[in-house]
Amino acid sequence: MPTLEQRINDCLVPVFHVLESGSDPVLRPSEHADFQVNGVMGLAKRLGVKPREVAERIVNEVDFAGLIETVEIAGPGFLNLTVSERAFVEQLEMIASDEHLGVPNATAPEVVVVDYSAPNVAKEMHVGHLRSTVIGDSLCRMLEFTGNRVIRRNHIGDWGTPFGMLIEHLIDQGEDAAVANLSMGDLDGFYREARTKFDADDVFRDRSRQRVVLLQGGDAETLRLWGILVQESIQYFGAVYQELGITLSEADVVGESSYNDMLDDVVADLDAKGLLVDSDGALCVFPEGFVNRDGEPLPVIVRKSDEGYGYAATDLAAIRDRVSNLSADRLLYVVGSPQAQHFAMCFAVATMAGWLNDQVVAEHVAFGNVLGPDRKMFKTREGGTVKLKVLLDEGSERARAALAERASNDGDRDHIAHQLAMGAIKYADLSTDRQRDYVFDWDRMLAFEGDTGPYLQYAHARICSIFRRGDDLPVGGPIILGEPAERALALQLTGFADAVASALDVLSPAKLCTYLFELAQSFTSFYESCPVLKAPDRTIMASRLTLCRLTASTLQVGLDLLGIEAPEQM
RNA sequence: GCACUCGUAGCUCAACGGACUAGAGCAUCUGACUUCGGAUCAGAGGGUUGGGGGUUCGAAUCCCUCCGAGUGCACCA
Repeated sequence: MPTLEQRINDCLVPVFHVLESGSDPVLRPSEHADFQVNGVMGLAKRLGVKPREVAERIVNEVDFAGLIETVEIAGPGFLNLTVSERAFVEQLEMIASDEHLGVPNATAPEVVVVDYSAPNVAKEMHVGHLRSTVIGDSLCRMLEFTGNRVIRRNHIGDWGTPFGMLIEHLIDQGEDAAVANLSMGDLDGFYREARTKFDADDVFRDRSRQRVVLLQGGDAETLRLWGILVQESIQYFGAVYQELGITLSEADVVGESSYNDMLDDVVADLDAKGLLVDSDGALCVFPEGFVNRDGEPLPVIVRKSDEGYGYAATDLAAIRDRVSNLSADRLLYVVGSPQAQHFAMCFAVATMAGWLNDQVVAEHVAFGNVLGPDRKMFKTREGGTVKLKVLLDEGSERARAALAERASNDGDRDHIAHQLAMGAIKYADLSTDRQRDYVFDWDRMLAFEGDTGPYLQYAHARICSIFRRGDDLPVGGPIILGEPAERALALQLTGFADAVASALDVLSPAKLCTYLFELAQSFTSFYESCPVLKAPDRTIMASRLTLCRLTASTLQVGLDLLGIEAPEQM
């Protein structure tokens, strides 16, 4: 189903193309009207004609098929368009009858592999994993909602030298005791103890090193012990995902170790393509355009001089696997911006190898840091990392306290507090542009005022309460947009599909956040000035109820795309 | 040193090369119906968009340069 904006654009395009083939009307939402056309000036310049003349010609020739009420030429050559009531009503009826609320499926659906979250085995999930997890999950939801096939990949850190000491520590503790420890979620404690012994105890250090050799050599007993660590950690991650409402499941966990068997093939493939260079014993690829401090070419080290493999090899194997075995059209990596160069280089190598090309693309969906109140990396008062679990629990606790202040003795308060807290945390994260750092501030995100998750949830809950309060409510009937606030709400409601599209276009849920906030604002304005249950007559009441219902659905679906729940009461 | 990201109101953030007043939210101030849930709404003040050049009919946006912050730059991930 085309959006209103698309339909209007479709009316303009033929006229623009008569004047210059391929030209774009540059139709945009406007402060001066419902939409404005910005493309006239550029076109006029290229044609060497006065903008106003071009504007007049377009106005005379365009057929808006009843979508547009008035067209005005303004300023140097803008066209200000006012949408007709009939067009709004038609569009709203289409949206209301569509379970996707008018959001069209992608014209060319893709297989998209989204790599996100990626915590480390035997390490606590901390605030540093929050953004990847929350942003990645929202992107998955939006991609699926628009008809793409999404394959989630949780690339957990389950391999490498630290596992020598972790396994030895597991042996020292005894399996049962260790499992009991780990299942309580005290992953950091376990890791710290192992580390302390490793640093202090020579014998333990030697054992750890030998254990790494056994692990890499595929020793069955060592692998069994390793598997315990991995399994316990995955269980724990799952619990955190559940609390936070993340759609990752155990089936999506494909850790670093999963690629071990493919690493030799990666080397062989790159070698066959003549890309490998021996540099001080390491097998490297030197993609163009990357230099080190001294201006010398910078390598991607595929195999280390000790014949071991590093993370670059794993990431290359993952690209190759996702392209050839998963038939991906698109690879997304929701990973912090410090990894930008690493991914740029891996993608460059993968392109040299022919794994990536015009049809199969990889993108690093980079994001900034979560900062503390001091504008530095968010840490605990003691300077340690902030455990995600602790953070989530604190949020629920704070939300519960805030709810208690507002009385209402709901038995469901704990549940609602949890929904509010998760919504607040996620919205605060998602509503800031990915690339920027953002300051984690409980008071702001849970203030329940302004541009926050709870404000959107509140708007939704208020609408639900209208339907709870009224009895014998009229259903159906024509939509009437008599009041300016009704019209403004209608305009906003018709923009949902465009908002989803633009969020996906730049892979930034923040765009959808902005849209939903504006929708909530349009709704509350409408709600103040247009009585629903006390409407002048049943016809207007029915029309307003339809607007309410559609707003509630849009908020609910929109929030769901952000991974945020929309409770009916709060 | 080189590369990437960022710099917009007191604070947190928008703005897809477009318009007469660069928008919101928080905070501040002023109002509003003894409320279809006030966790609200209406309004006010608050800005040489880090500085300086340039391209353009038009620049927060593009280019150059300088300043500031963060990050990365060979066998850790």
